[in-house]
Amino acid sequence: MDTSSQRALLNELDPSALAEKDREETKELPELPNASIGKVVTRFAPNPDYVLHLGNARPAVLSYIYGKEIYRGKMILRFEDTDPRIKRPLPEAYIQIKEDLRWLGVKWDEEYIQSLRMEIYYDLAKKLMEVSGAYIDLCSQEEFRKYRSSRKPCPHRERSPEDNLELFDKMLSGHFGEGEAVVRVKTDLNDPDPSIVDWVAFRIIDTDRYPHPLTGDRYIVWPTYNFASAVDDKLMGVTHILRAREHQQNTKKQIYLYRHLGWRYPEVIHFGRLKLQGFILSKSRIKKLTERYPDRFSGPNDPRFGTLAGLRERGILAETILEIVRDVGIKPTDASISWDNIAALNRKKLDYRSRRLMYVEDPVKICIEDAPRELSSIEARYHPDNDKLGSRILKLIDNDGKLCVYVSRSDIDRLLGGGDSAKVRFMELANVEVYRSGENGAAARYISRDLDDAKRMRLKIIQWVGSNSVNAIVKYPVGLRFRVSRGLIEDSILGLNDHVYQLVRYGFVKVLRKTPKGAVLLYIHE
RNA sequence: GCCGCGGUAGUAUAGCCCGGCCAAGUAUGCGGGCCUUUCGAGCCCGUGACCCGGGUUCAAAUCCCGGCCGCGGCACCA
Repeated sequence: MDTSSQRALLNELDPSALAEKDREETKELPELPNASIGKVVTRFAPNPDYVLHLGNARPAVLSYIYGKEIYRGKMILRFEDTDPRIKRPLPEAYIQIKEDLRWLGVKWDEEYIQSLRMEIYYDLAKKLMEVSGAYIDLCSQEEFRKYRSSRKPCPHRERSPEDNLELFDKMLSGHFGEGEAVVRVKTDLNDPDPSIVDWVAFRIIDTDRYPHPLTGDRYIVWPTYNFASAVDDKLMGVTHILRAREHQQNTKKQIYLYRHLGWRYPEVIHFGRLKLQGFILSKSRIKKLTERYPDRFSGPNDPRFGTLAGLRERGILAETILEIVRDVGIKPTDASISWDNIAALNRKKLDYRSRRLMYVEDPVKICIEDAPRELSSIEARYHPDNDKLGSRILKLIDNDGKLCVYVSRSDIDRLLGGGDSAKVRFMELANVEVYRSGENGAAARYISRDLDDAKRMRLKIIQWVGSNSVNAIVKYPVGLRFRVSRGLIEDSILGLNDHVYQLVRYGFVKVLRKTPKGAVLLYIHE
């Protein structure tokens, strides 16, 4: 039986079964497992080795939304800085990360720095050895790998707790050098994933050579990510861990640790990566570029980078980023957001609060014959719908009694095309007929003022500037370069203090710099 | 190579756990219309997708098997 005949039959038997169901309007994030209001604790645990990028916003924002907004519990910020050697923490990053989070609107209740909690980790390491959950391994890396690949225990594995504790004290007191001893957590030697087997919980780092920015050379035995993170999640009462998929194996490792200590592992959600098409998110690539070309990039906050600071410089609102993260949700698949999409969301938020200004790229002067004198100065609102944004006076150029304006060369070219004349409306000013005049030039004849006339004639409407205009440069990011557009903009931009404007028929821009003679602007998006 | 996760329109996402309300919803993009101070916004209409092949079933996007593709991990990094 096909679907339609089934429906027909069902309609006879039980018509109510076919009734329409209401669909939900807004997209909501799914519920968390084992979660109840007021009882959820989430955390965001960045490594302060660099600034945050859009991808990091996913765990940060989701942890905040779930922890605070949805379940009204607690959110913890924890700096995971236990590797002074390879992922060396950057002192500025501790501050910058908090700034980025505040900008996003992410609020946290508690804040921790792991490098300041070393004694806690040492105590737990001892406790773990006491219950035979860990041992000191004196093998070289190659030796250990051999035992692991043949699924055999390394000779140090069955040492007594007392001997392990003694060796651990030796580690702490500096008896061993880098690579000579590690603490390993016991796991199933036959775990199908060999990378999990007896993973390293502590290793020695020579902090004379690699001092930690916060604790200098005070500690030489450092917990690995899996140890410190796992222990802290328990100690800080974290109930739900929201993190990226690259941590899936880590979760398996950490569960072994929890088992040894008789702890219950928190609920975990692994989601995919969040990329932004056309933007560099990689910390290492950004680092390399800014170090190599210090005069081409303003730093990690350059608007051409996908860092949170860069997107902020580019004119992307925090609300837009929140919306994207919320929309992308907690699926385990990677998400690659297009710039069009981010721009569309951002534009909607910017639209109502942005003043409109006219900007004329590559200006051509056009004088209007027979223009009535009252056109020499007109008033125009800054926004078609939002009257709160006020209005300004636009003045025409008086050229020996003739009133003239500047319009974009490309508009004139497009308008005239192959012909000699065409009708057009200069926005807010008048309807005119433009015709070729002189070499490469154009002039216009006045037709009427009324917008309704323009509509009747189905005229195109183009922007223009008059005598009260100043120079403008618009920098337009294209990949890692800037395209530069030069032209004239209304001089009211100099007196206003807005950060963002919509240039009519051009796009949204952000003010970078103003001088008495003009402005430098950054193109945000259409 | 080994271990793990996933594949819904151009992009992102809902539905998959608990098969039938799904001839698949939403956002953005694209096409058209209305409105308008704009090639912006708003409103309306339209366009466009269940990776492939088998199986189970009256019925599969949903369950099972195989293939293909993508991603992650395989660190004394986080």
